[in-house]
Amino acid sequence: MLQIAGSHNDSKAPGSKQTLWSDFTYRRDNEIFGEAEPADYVYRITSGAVRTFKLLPDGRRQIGALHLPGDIFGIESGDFYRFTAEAIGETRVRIAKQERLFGGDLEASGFSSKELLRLIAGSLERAESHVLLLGRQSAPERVAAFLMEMDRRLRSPKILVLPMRRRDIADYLGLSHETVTRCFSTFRDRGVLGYPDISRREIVLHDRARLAQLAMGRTST
Amino acid sequence: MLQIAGSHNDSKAPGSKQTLWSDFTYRRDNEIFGEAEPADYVYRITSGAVRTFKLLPDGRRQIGALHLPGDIFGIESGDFYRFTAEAIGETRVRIAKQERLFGGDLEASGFSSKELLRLIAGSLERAESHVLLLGRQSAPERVAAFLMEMDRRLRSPKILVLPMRRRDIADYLGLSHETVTRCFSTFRDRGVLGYPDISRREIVLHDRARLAQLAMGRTST
DNA sequence: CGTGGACTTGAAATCCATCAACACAAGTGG
DNA sequence: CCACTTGTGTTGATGGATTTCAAGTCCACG
Repeated sequence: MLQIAGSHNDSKAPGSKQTLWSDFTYRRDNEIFGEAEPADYVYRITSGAVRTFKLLPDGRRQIGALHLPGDIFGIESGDFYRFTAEAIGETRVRIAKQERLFGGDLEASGFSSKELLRLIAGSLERAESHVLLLGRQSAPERVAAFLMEMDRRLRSPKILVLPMRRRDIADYLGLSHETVTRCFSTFRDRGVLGYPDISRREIVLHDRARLAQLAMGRTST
Repeated sequence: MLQIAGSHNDSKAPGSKQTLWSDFTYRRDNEIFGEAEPADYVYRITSGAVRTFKLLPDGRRQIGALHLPGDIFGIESGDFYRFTAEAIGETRVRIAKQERLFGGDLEASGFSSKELLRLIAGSLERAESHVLLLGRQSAPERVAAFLMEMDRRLRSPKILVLPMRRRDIADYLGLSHETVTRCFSTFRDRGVLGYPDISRREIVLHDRARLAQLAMGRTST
């Protein structure tokens, strides 16, 4: 299952100390890096989407984050990746070498100390929200919160095009894919969302205020 | 509900630039700091235990972390606390002023940049494990994992004295307190643990290997 | 003693996962 | 182009895990 993927466009201004970068393309469901591998690169998504996840011995999967174009992933303060990363669909990324960020020369990687701290602190905040979601919210609340998040991150487009499958959403929300489907159907039946096309990945949010209510309270009808 | 608590022992070597610190004592269930308050101090527990948590509007509570003697809590890279902190039982803490760590003079607080990064990265790692626990593990697995964690953090004593109530454990694990109780009872019936005393807070782990199995697999009998 | 809080246990109800079947689209190879 | 397969999504039926509701016990503490 070796990874031989896409173009490789090194760019380095001659004679100047500039960040090296390369572009890569990964095909659907291909691994970008594996848990416990040396964390040599940071990634920025040009197009497509990426899931980072952990597996339990028996195959249960928990997705820690879903990354969209513009997002950075693979940042580590330690020496190894703590998640596996896979391309969800055809995905282009730009990679830059990260020197050992933690304990090494912080400036060498092109990240300032404050920048690195900001990125890690952002991950922490998202993980803490995720804990609240998984620990104390019902299935419909989780799905509503997920849709709000995607809507926000994709800049509230008229048509929300989800790049991931139901299974990915389920493993991000700690649910079964059938439950995710059922919540979508319920929201559709209540007029909160609609499918403008045959594709079930394309969604129109008819009532964002109602969706926000659904994300917060058990008492919504 | 104002907080007027305990002794206040400022210490400053005269003429030298030394970290200011004070000791405080909080009584059972008293708030140490509230969510969204300015993050002016960091805390280190001398004795007792502390829970940090978030509340949903309808009162559901998710405990993000349980802090034991020696632990530091209240570290923030931003300007405000993101959790509420309460003393679980009678608790002594030592506090130090944290200058605005993020964007300010990193060194002013007595924390080096690397030290701060290490602390935040540690929080991130714990939050990510917590996500896996809440998203993909069953109730018995969560309780077993909790007991393993407490056993490790309290240095595997003969008698494990839990400082928190069942409800705190439940809100940390995303379960009801009755479910936590039932898991404890099941483990006791199977000989994995025992109560050496009348107090249900004091636990003896008879079979740590078995407990580790229970924490990892659905297939344990 | 009496009261209240923490813990336990049982019974019932609820939510969600699992199992199963089907629809539909997108390949794939003849 | 068609037959076949595969993957994805949907929906229904069922069962199980966990919550909720309801007692009841045992301390701790006034």
